[in-house]
Amino acid sequence: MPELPEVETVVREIRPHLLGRRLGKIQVSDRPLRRQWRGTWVSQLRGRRIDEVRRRGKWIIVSLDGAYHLIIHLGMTGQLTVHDTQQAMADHTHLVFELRPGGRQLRYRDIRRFGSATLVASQRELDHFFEASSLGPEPFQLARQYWRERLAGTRRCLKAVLLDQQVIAGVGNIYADESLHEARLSPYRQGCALSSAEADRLRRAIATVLRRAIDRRGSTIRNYIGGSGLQGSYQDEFRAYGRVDKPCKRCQAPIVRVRLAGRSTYYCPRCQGD
DNA sequence: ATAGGCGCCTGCTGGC
DNA sequence: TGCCAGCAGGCGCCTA
Repeated sequence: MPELPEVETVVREIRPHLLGRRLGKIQVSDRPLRRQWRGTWVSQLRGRRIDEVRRRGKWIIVSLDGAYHLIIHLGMTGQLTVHDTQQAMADHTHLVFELRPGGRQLRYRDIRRFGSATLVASQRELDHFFEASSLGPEPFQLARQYWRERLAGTRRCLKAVLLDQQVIAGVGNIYADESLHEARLSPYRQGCALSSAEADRLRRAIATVLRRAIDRRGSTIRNYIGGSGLQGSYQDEFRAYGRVDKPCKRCQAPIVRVRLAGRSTYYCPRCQGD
């Protein structure tokens, strides 16, 4: 579900409620998340102070006492929100962290349980976590030369490249399609077939689309909500994603839907070429 | 190297 | 009304 703009929104909205707070009681449901939550770590976390909340790709990192790092991924249906303690507990809530002082709770809810929560106990382990997955660079720090080289070095189609977290971190199915539409490039084009100018255009398009989406607090199709419980509104601005048979907002030709890189892919066959 | 398929889960929609 | 197929913001693993 959540891609970079949604995760960024969650981080921005929960951060002010978390910084400086200490973790009190922690509740863990008996349904495991994707990366098994280890119950023994719960006791290690209690009483620790949150000193940083940040995002890396689609991952949320909550740092405590300058040593412990809680690494959370929202999968498809994950929701990380701050609630007053007395607020009713929604179904599918799997982690609850009491925040002290203040009488609030950080809650992790995930209907499909594709998300994960992992605890590491040092900066070294945190670095290792991301190195092990070879997570690619942040879209807003994408070096022009690196991007040109990664595209030139692959015969895969652009859709697959954009979804590859090792090439660029944070882009998912929605923003891949929206970026390609913005760049006027077909999702079928091979990376190595792009000119330098086209590679640069795509690089700028990705940043443009992600920035617009963050400004709208992300996109809500069905489950996504930000850290304060509000939905995003960028779905109202989609130019390609989900718009089968609707006129392209640039050239009026009907948007088509195809299956590419294993995912539903929406694009305009006229102005994005083929 | 790369494409495609499945599995992990739950819930919703549309067709019959 | 019920049932069943197909779909969903992700990702890891397997095969050819």
